[in-house]
Amino acid sequence: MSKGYLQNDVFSEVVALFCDMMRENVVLNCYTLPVVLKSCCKLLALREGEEVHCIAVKNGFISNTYVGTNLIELYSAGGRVACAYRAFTEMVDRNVVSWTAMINGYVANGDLVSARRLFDLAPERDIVLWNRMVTAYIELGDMMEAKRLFDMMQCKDLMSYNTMLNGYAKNGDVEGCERLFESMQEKNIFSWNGLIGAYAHGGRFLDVLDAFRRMLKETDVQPNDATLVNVLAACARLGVLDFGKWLHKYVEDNGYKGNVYVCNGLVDMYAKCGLVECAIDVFESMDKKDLISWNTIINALAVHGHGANALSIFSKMKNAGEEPDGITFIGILCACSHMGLVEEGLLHFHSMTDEYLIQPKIEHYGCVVDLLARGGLLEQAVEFIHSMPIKADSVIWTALLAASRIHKKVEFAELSLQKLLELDPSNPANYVMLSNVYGEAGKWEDRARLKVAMRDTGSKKVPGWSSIQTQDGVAEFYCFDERHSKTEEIYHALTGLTKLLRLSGFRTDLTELELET
DNA sequence: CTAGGGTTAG
Repeated sequence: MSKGYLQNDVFSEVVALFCDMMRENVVLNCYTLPVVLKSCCKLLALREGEEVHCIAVKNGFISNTYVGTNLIELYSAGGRVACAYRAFTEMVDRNVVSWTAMINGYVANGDLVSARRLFDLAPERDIVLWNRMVTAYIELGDMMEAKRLFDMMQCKDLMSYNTMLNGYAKNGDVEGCERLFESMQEKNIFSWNGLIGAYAHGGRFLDVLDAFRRMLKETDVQPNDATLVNVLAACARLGVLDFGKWLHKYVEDNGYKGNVYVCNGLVDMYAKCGLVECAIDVFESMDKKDLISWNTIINALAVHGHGANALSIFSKMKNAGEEPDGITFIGILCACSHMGLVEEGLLHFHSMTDEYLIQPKIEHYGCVVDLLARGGLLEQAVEFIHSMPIKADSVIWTALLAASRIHKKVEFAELSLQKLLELDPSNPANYVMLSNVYGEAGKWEDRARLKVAMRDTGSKKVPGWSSIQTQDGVAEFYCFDERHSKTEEIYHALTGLTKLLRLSGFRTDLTELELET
């Protein structure tokens, strides 16, 4: 019965069952307590764990190796390393698993020195212990020491290699990862995921897709959910809709329809590629949804101008019993600010802090500034910035600047720019924005002078870019981009569309579309 | 029938 609960992650039931056993005076054997201790450990139920510890002493199970090892894990998980160590020293029979548990305890509590001391003292070091120690250095970012230990290992297995691959990936060494990957004789799905993860981590999304294609074409290794999630995210970032659609079919043909990770990836891929309707379809087809699913669809709707829909999904989320987190409110505030619902946005911001007790982060304050400023309440936005408990960063001033431009309030634009230049005087992006503001305000001479100054100092803004699938492949583009061979036609089409919008009553600004010569 | 190691989403 306990094992059934344990396997299904319902640890509280194991504890409840054990209470029943005690009440009914069932005689314990050596298999009983390890399961209960493990459940207490998973629940971080330290007090209950201590009671089980007492029961172990009273009933003569304290010398049992499994009991001792579980006690080490329990106390380590609860941050009580000293208690864990005491349990370790009091053990009669310590085997390599007990040593690993104690070393893990030190690692988990940030004491790598003690962990390493025990590692060097351990009477037996098997492959699991070696790998664990290597992982500890990787998690600390010490790839030199990780590599040193890895090279010392006599008994490396595939998992050791994969651990190192992921270490390189996590620490941003794509080349190191590639080199090790190519040197490996045997590769499984974790190896491929390590390589793909390194590319994803490094923003090399085309390489993600290439590696995935290579895996399918040249090996018998089958992708799993982790692979698909990374590949879908790469499609989302690149805007590669056709491959994304192919993946959707692959997912359906290979039994990943019920996989929350994969479906969340699909929803985001469709949203980022512009097909909100498909994103909604996938979302609604999911019978299991988690926090990420709700957040993904809310954000998708918000950024696609379906703010009202985003808000109604938010109520559905709460009705479904899902607790919103900080990311949820980013989507909600974004939806409100894009619909001009200043009052409602502020209400949500206050419910986030007062009702859900979520500590606002700088991005939430940024959303509120955006909400107020976009709504034309520039003065209030500045007041809000001054009332914030955190110092405003460049994102916040940029939001105020953008709104100042929309509402043609040059004095607020100048304030924002002044702050931006103070925060980051060497960032050429700030001068580009200053130049744009002057341009719009008709101060063409100032603008021209600034452009010359920027050219002379050689500062060049690194543009944020987007990309989209075209018939010829993936086209990458940024704001004011003039690199495409059909630039003239593209801007002509955009100008035409903008004029059409204007005819139907939209207030638009054509100056952004004027080609600079 | 019980303890230890690798990847994934907003």
